[in-house]
Amino acid sequence: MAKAERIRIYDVARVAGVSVATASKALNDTGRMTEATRTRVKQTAAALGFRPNVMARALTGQRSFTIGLLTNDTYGRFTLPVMAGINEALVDQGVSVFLCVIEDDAASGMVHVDAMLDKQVDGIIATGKRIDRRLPVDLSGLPVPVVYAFTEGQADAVTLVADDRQGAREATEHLLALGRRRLVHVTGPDSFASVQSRADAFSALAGADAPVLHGAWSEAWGHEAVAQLWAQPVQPDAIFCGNDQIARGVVDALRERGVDVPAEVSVVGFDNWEIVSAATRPPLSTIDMNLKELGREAGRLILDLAEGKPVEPGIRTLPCKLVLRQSCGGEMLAARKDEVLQEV
Amino acid sequence: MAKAERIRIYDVARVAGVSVATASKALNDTGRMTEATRTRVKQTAAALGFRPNVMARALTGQRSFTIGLLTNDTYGRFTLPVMAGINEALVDQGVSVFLCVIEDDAASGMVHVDAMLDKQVDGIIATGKRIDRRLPVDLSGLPVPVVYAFTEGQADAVTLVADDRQGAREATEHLLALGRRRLVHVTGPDSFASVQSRADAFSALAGADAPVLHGAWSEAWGHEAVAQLWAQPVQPDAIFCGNDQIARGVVDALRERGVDVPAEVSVVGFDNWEIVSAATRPPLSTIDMNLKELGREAGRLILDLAEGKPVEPGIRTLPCKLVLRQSCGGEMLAARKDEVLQEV
DNA sequence: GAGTGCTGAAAAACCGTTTTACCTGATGTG
DNA sequence: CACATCAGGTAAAACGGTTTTTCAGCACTC
Repeated sequence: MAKAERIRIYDVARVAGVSVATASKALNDTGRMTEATRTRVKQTAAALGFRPNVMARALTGQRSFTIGLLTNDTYGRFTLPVMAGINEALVDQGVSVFLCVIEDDAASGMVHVDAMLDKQVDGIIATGKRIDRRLPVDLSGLPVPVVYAFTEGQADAVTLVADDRQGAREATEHLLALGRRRLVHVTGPDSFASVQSRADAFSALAGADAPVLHGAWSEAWGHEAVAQLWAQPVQPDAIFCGNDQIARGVVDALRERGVDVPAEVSVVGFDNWEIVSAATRPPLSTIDMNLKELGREAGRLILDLAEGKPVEPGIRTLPCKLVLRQSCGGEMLAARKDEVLQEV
Repeated sequence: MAKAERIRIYDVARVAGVSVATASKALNDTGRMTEATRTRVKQTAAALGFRPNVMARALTGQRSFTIGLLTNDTYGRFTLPVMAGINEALVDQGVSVFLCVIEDDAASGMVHVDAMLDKQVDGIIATGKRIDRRLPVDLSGLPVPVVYAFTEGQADAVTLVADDRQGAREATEHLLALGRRRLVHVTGPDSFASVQSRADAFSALAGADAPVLHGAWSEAWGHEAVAQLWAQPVQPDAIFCGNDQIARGVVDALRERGVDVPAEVSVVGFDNWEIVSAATRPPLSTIDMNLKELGREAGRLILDLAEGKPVEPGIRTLPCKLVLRQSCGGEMLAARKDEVLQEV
């Protein structure tokens, strides 16, 4: 299985009967030569199973065909799907990804960034646990391009995030389309910009008087929120939650109170973390942030930047999509959503 | 912040007043020279902030200071802690890690392995979702060393796994020490070797007639198992579960039946997946597999192999540890565990 | 005093590509 | 026909290190 000797471009050139320079140009589609020569070289290269030595190629000042992915998301909840997307976008281009999981202190961050720069990465993609929790390391003024995915960077940086507004709108519209009218939004700390965006979008549709409750990103807060809501004289008939963990807490709390989900109350989560959303009883309808697609896009962007193509800075959003399971009821209505919305 | 020009070894040599050859040898602690010269060169290098170009260094046929981590664990449940450990062990050595998340088909696996070999990795660490689910790609006969972490490789390979027997023993002993006598083990499919190891260890302590129930690795199976057990005339007073998801299902099912955990029944999980174990009510006592330490060890091993140091092949196990929360009750007893065991 | 052995350091070769500058015919051109 | 132009291709110089070889100087021997 293991090749005894690696074939160099020198071998290809010799077999094809040309010089190394010609071989190099033929394989990289540069320079001038007969089309016949070019294809002949390419064919011999393929026949010999030639794979260029990436180190040597990188040495000539070109690119290293390597990018770095920096994250502080230790459990990989967000990073791994993003990573999968990046890889998907880059593997055909022969680009590999260094993953660095950093702790929440600037020193360790710098060590890893330096290590990446030593390795001559063509670019760095920064991602994190959740938007707004900035990475504890300054990536401005680096000699390589940077793309922020799911984490905010400097104002003039290239940033990719899920469209929180649109996601919240999808959820709220769906609940309204189901005929629900007493909506509540139970979400995370309002220090997060994404929380504010979602709350805005929710209020715009559900009405300014529809309650928005802030707490921790945990199941416990879901329980707590239900306790608060059911202490009121009038209870909601639909709850849109800031993430799936809160949603699971809410659903569990409702079941314990004997409130039927989805018959009496519809619940929609956010994140589509399958390990949570699929295990909830009933399984959660939730907003999927398309992290893999976000990763793909980040990969494409960093590649463009590395190649020197112009990319205009700024925040670009990717649409979320509503994944229907059973916690909001009326899956059948999904198709009718648009027309129903007309009435609303 | 960004250095305008990168300093090369040439600059160090010029400033230190020696030749590049001498500079190289001084920095790598090779060759012969006055100790004075050596330290002088090292000091100038440090003063100038010299970082050797890894590509150039790798080109001379040495090492690339890069290793590959191959996994098919899309959600990163196991991979990311392992990864963090690997990184921790290697970052001081200037070694970086390529992460490749592969799909469950051999073709995509080969593409990524080839990509790693192209990048001249010094070694590959293979890890997966759960032991026994082999990676869908053949890593034997590769031109670089391979270490399997948490996944089985060939018989003559270097493999690192958590000590399932010892972990199961810890759990079972603790339940016995609490005074429980009607133990049950609810676990995953018996096609997994780790499931068998744990079941063996459990049976050896709890008695051959203590039931072992196999099912899926899901919360749903936990519910189902409780339903089966509580249909019997005599119910268990302690349940040891194969993973935290099953354990959570069990705890939820017991609460719904009005069975008090931990007063009436003690429950212990496996994995210490905090997102599950900490959110369960009451929080799960569970077996932690020390994945980070496992990663550190894997990093050390692959480094030794890459440097040509002899490493004897075979499976080496790392101990698990019991993490006490509230689902088994009697945390106070933990200290007395050993003496109580004397009686058993 | 020529040969020998040893030391510290410089010079040169090499790693496998890409890139630049140059060369050689063939072709158009006034 | 002398000359510029150009297509097709080659030799050589990078790239930034490491490794091998060479070399000058010095002390020691016989």
